[in-house]
Amino acid sequence: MKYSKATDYALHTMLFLSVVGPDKPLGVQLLADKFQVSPTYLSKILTKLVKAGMVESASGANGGYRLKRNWESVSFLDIIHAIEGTASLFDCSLDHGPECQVQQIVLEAEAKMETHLRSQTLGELAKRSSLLFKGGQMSSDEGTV
Amino acid sequence: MKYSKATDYALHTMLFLSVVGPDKPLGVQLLADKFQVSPTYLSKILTKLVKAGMVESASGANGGYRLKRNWESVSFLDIIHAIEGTASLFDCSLDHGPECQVQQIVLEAEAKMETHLRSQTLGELAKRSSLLFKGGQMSSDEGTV
DNA sequence: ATATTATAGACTCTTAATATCTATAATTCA
DNA sequence: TGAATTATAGATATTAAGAGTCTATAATAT
Repeated sequence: MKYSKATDYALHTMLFLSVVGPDKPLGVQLLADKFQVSPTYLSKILTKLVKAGMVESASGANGGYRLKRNWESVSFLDIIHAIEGTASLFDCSLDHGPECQVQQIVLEAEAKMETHLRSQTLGELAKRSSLLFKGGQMSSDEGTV
Repeated sequence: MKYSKATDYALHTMLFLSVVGPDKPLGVQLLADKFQVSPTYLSKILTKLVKAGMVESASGANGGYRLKRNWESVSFLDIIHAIEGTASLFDCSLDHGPECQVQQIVLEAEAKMETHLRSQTLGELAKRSSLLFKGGQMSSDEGTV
C-alpha cells in the first residue's frame, strides 16, 4: 500500500504555490522543470487540483496556476483526497454484515491518520516556515519544498 | 491506496483462529470454505503468517494451522506487516534531502495509524468478545469474524 | 493573427495483485 | 510399508491500476 506519485507531486506543488503566494500564476512548464516531471503528466494533476477548488487556472500568455483565496485552510488531507479520491483504505470482502470488526478497527486507524493530515494546513505550514526563516534556521536551499 | 485482499483474509483468518484457540489445528480447506476463497490462494497467505512466526503449521492428517503461544500479543499491525511488508506509505520522489517536509508529515500521520493498529491485539479482542458474550450482547452469528 | 497556456481524450507501458495449477515434501494411520 | 491427508513452492496466467506520452482543442493576452 502506497500513496501514488501523483499525490507526491500534488503535495509538493501545493506547498510550492503557497511559498510563491497567490498573486503570481505559474505555468505548468515551470513547475514541471522544478519537480523534474513531464509537463503533460503534471497537467493532469493540476487539473484535479483545479476541479477540487483549491487552485485557479488561466489560459493564455501570463496564465498558469495560482492558489485560490481559501488556500490557507487547505489541508494535506484535502490535497490527498483530491488526487486519490475519498474511498477508505479497507473494504471487507467478506459478506458478513456492516458491523465487521476488522473493518471497524482499520477504519479507526485510518481516522487517526486523517486527523493528523487534516491538521496540517498550508496556512500553518507557511506560518511555521516563516518563523523558521525569521529565526535564521532556514536551510540553504530555501526553494525546496 | 488500499489494503490488499490478502491482508483482509489474513486479518479475518487470525481473528478466527483466535476464536477457535491454539489447541485445534484447522486445515486450509476449512478456512477457505469459511471465507469463500480458493484454498491455494489462502495457502500463500497462511504461509506468510507462518514465516512471520504467528502461526504454526503441521502437514499430514490432523495437520493444519494453529496460533503460536504468543498469539495474544499479536497485533493488527503485526498481521498487516506480515502480508504487506513494512515499507512506509510514502517515498518522496524528489531529490531534495532526507528532511523533506512532505515526507515527514505523511510519516507522522502513518505513525498515528500504526499506533492504533498496534494497540489492537488478538488478546484484547478476545477479551472484549468474551465480555460481550457474558453480557449476552453477542449477535446471532457468533461465528462471524 | 499569433503565440502562449490550459484541458481533454486516446493510447501505451509497466507493475503489482489476484488467482490457478501442478509437483513435492511431511505426516498420520491402517 | 503404503495410502491418504495436508502444507509448501514454483510456474504461469489474468486483471487492474498507476505512470507516462501524444495530439487535438479551447481560451486568452499582446
